[in-house]
Amino acid sequence: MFFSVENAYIWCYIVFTSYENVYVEKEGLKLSYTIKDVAKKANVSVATVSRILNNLPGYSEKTKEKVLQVIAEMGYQPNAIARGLINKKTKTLGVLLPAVSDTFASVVLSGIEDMAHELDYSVMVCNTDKDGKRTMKYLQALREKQVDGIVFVSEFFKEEYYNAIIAMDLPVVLVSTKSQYDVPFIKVDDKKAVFDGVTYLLERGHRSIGMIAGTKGDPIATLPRIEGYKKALQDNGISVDKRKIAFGDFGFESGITAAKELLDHNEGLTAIFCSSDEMAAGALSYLYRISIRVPDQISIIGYDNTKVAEMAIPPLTTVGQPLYEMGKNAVKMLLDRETEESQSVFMPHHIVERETVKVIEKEEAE
Amino acid sequence: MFFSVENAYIWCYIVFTSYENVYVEKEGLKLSYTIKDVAKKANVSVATVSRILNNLPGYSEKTKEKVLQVIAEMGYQPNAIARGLINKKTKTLGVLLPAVSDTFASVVLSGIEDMAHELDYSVMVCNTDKDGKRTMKYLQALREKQVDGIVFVSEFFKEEYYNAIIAMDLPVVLVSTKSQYDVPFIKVDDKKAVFDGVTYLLERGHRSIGMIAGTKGDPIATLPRIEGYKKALQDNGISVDKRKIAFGDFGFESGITAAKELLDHNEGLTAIFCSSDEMAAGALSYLYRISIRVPDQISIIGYDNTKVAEMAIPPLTTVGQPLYEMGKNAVKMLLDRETEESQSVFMPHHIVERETVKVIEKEEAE
DNA sequence: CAACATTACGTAAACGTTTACTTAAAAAAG
DNA sequence: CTTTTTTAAGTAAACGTTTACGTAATGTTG
Repeated sequence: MFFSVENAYIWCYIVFTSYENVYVEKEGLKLSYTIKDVAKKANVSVATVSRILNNLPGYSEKTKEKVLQVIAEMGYQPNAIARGLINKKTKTLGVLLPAVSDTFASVVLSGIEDMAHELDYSVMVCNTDKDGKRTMKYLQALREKQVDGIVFVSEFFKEEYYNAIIAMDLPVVLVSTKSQYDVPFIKVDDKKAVFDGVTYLLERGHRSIGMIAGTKGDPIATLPRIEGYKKALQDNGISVDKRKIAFGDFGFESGITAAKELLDHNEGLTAIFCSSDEMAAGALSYLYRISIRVPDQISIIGYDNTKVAEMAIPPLTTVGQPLYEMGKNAVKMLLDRETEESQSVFMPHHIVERETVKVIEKEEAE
Repeated sequence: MFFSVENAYIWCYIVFTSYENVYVEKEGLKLSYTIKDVAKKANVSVATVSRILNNLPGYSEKTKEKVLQVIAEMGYQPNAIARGLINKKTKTLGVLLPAVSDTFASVVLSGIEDMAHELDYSVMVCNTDKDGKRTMKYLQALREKQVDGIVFVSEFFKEEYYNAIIAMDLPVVLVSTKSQYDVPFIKVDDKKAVFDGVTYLLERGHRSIGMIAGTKGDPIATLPRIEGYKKALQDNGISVDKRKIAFGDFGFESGITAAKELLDHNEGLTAIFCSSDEMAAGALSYLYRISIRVPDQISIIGYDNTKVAEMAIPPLTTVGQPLYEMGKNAVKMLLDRETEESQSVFMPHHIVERETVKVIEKEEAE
């Protein structure tokens, strides 16, 4: 078989258009384009495209426009993985927190998330509630995934964790917890906060005040708070009675149990300070069940100022922590290069007055 | 200056040991090793190390042991970013949900998170609450970060989102929402669920039942539920009265407002069906404020069975959704290659009886 | 207009893996 | 003891970017 020159030309042409068609078809199907595709289609080098994308100098306005147009046409999106590989920044943060589903942690998380996205970071959540083993596993996953920083919420910061994080050479900030190591934290001054809370009660005439504390022995969220409680009493010349302190685990159920314990072992309690809103809700629930009216017969004050305080019946007076802001600030701190060395911060607490504290008249108190 | 051969030898030796020292020092300092470092130290090629790491065949037991030992010594951890670049899997999922800080979403998230980590995936959370713009921004970020799948929780799934996700060719599953498009979802049968809920009320003698529905016009979480409410009434020969339906936004505050509205516009209501536990809590709160006793004077039933139902006073009877399981199953579905085409699932709901529904005696009802 | 500075690019190496292909050695088969 | 098969490795390309370096072309200066 023979082709004339014209035929050959035509044949070539056909192949060419056919190739074009394949290309066009592929465009329709192709899952995601690379910078190379863009470069080719715009007749420039990948370097130029990259420069335009990162607006570095080195191209004319004309080429910029053209490239941008091609990008828009193709719907090209850069691959953050490739980017991360080369410049060793993934623009993502790891968050370790106990029980995402509890109100406290989820408000903090929400603050973290908001600030992170504001600064163009993503956040990976790791729910550590179960056990320490899991935390270590998470830490490892976060390391492998090359997160740029870690915020560690509200759990006890074990030596093991510290070592792991040091080993991965990552910035970390603690929220609502702290540690013996030199790791920046952001939290409320617990001792002062409960001091203020029980002082608030004392100022309103209460003299027999119980406390539902957190997990027994917890050096972060229990011991300092008990100190605050004791100090407030002592400053007012009231002796501390061990039986007036019950322990819970910050959860609702434990609030019920602890309230019962307190009431069973003490006569004439007029107020209870609870180390979390959830436990306060538990106390409220127990008191409702045994028909003790709040605040008429007993006053209750909570801690945290989460939504459960708002929703409680009656609405719960509580010592508020700025949880959302703590989350926000935590990522700000984390990302602030300046802050690389420490600079922990105590956030202000404040009492939010609702309807569970009654002021006791002098006579009534006698 | 001249060196004898011996001198030269000695000099070389010194350099050599010195180099060794530098190397050792660097080991102490070095932030993270690569597979190359491991290979070099173990006297094998990177390929071998890689094979061992991924336990592919192609090495002797001896070398395996040696390499593993070197890895342990150096504390080497693979870089998931590099890994992700080449095999196009990041082992991370994106989760889009409204308001992480609300109980509903956070329980779902908790389920997602648990299952994801069980299957060695990480999850990136994106809090979409504010507006649609934000959702699109997240979608883009997730794409750039090359997540392997997306779970979309509880929000209306706009066409825009659908297109974006199709364009990125990612598996997606909807939780507690669905869409006109062919996207697999996992949710409760809302119509049936509230049908059962108000039927439960009817069976207990209630005849004048109000409803606090969700956001007006919401085709997912409001309209079908209203239908369920209507059907239950109609099946019992009770006519539907528009004034007995109030709308909220699923939040606590709106429950207060809606309850007030209902009570103001209706006489003799004996029960209210609420489209979320939070709104039920709002209703409870309002009723408490105006001294209407629950369930003696009015019965309340909620929806979701979140922790707020447990903590309510009195403990809230509610139509429970298996939120945690829904989260878990969502990621299972997402990761199941089989499921690639659809296969949506309706999860079972069930009524959890607590203390806010009273059974009305015949006489009393008249 | 020569000398130089600047601009607008392109080339290619690097980031840390995986994996197809190759090769030498060992084991099995004849 | 060959020949063939299997095993245990190594080499190098690829993934999609960024960026140091090089080089023409253009602009500026004297």
